[in-house]
Amino acid sequence: MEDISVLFPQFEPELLNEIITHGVIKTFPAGELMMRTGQFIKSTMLILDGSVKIFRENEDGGEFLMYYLQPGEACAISIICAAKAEASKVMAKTVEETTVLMVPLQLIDRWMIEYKTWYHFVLSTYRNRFDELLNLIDQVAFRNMDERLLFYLQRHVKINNVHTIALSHQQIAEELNSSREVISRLLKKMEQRKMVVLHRNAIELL
Amino acid sequence: MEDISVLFPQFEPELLNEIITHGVIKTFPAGELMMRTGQFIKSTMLILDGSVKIFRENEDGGEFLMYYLQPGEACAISIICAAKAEASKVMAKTVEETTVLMVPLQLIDRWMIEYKTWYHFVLSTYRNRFDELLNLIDQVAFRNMDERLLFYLQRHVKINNVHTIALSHQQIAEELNSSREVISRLLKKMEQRKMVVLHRNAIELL
DNA sequence: TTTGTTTTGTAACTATTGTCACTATTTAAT
DNA sequence: ATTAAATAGTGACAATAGTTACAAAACAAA
Repeated sequence: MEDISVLFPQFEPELLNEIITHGVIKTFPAGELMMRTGQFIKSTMLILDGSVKIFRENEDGGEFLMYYLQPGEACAISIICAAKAEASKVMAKTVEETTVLMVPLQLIDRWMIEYKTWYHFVLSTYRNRFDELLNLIDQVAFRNMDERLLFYLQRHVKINNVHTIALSHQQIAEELNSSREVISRLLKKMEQRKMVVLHRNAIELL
Repeated sequence: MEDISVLFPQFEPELLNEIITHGVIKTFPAGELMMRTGQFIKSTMLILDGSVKIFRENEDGGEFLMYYLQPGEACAISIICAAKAEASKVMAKTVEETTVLMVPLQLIDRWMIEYKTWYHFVLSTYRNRFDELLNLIDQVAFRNMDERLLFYLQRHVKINNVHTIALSHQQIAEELNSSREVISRLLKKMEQRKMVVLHRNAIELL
């Protein structure tokens, strides 16, 4: 439990106590669907360990990436939907084994009033996700696939703190809402320009 | 002033009093830039009359449409940025002559705690704008230009409550981040399919 | 009316992305 | 070891969108 105060150092002790008392810790295996489109949300989640992918599904089941949630972050969508008891418009899936703290929705509201640090945390969660969506809109509206791919790879190495991306071309294509052949083609071009080295299920970013 | 209670019927009388006491009413002429990228925001705006276009500017000055703000709505971006004293990432411009109520940022925070109706109003503002961004992402990520154009025209007639769209092809192209020729081409096809009737500076949606 | 400006139409071409078809590799399973 | 499945490479072609270039029409102002 002491890791909660490390992950959320900004929370005052009383709030941490409430979180420990009322929050339910749950661990999901890798690749588990945590939230699906149309599902009603009864609680929000604070990520304690692992990471969660937030995406929209297209007609063919492709998982168009929106953003990742990391430890110390909360799901803005679930806060928004929970507050209104509304259906989710996106899907959430664990990338690796992920531990979350589930907070029932009625507490979200009460804490907003009682704890200034919670209030600021929720607002900054909104702001950060809003920013991510703005960046995503920039990408899909203004950038070509080669730029989007490079951006995607760079973000992946940054977030996962690796220099080799362990994904197939197919997976990348789905997250960018493109097709496998296109991604293979662009990656080959990047390899010729010495930007990456390609292996099976692995891309080294130089 | 009595129109404020009509536009915001959900606010309790004490809040309406505060708004009338501390809010500053300001009227902008049509086409005025109210907020630019990188600008720091010191207050938020409630729209009383008219309408405001929220957009991102591309390299060539094209105004890529994000959404419109209508009377009774507030600018989520300005609330978010104001709360953090951060720079705006989008631009706002009046579509027609527009009257807004400016609320200094320190009141936004205080009212969140003191007035439940304000708290719910701000949260629902976040939620609605989040939804708009999700829809926009769907459009640019999954839809071709012909579908986006149709959607754009339909939204325009709905929001403005007209059946004729008084815009040039050039303006539409900029808002969809496309080019004039492409829009002309697609509109001609729509005309051949009896979906629209084209005039100079006017498109009738059937 | 004449002139100039704005708006629209359109053909031809290019660039980008998506699709199809097939092959080659690599890895996993029996 | 042989077979099957997953992954990757690639050429040919189609579809969509962006660009260039120019003409025609509509409108405004002198």
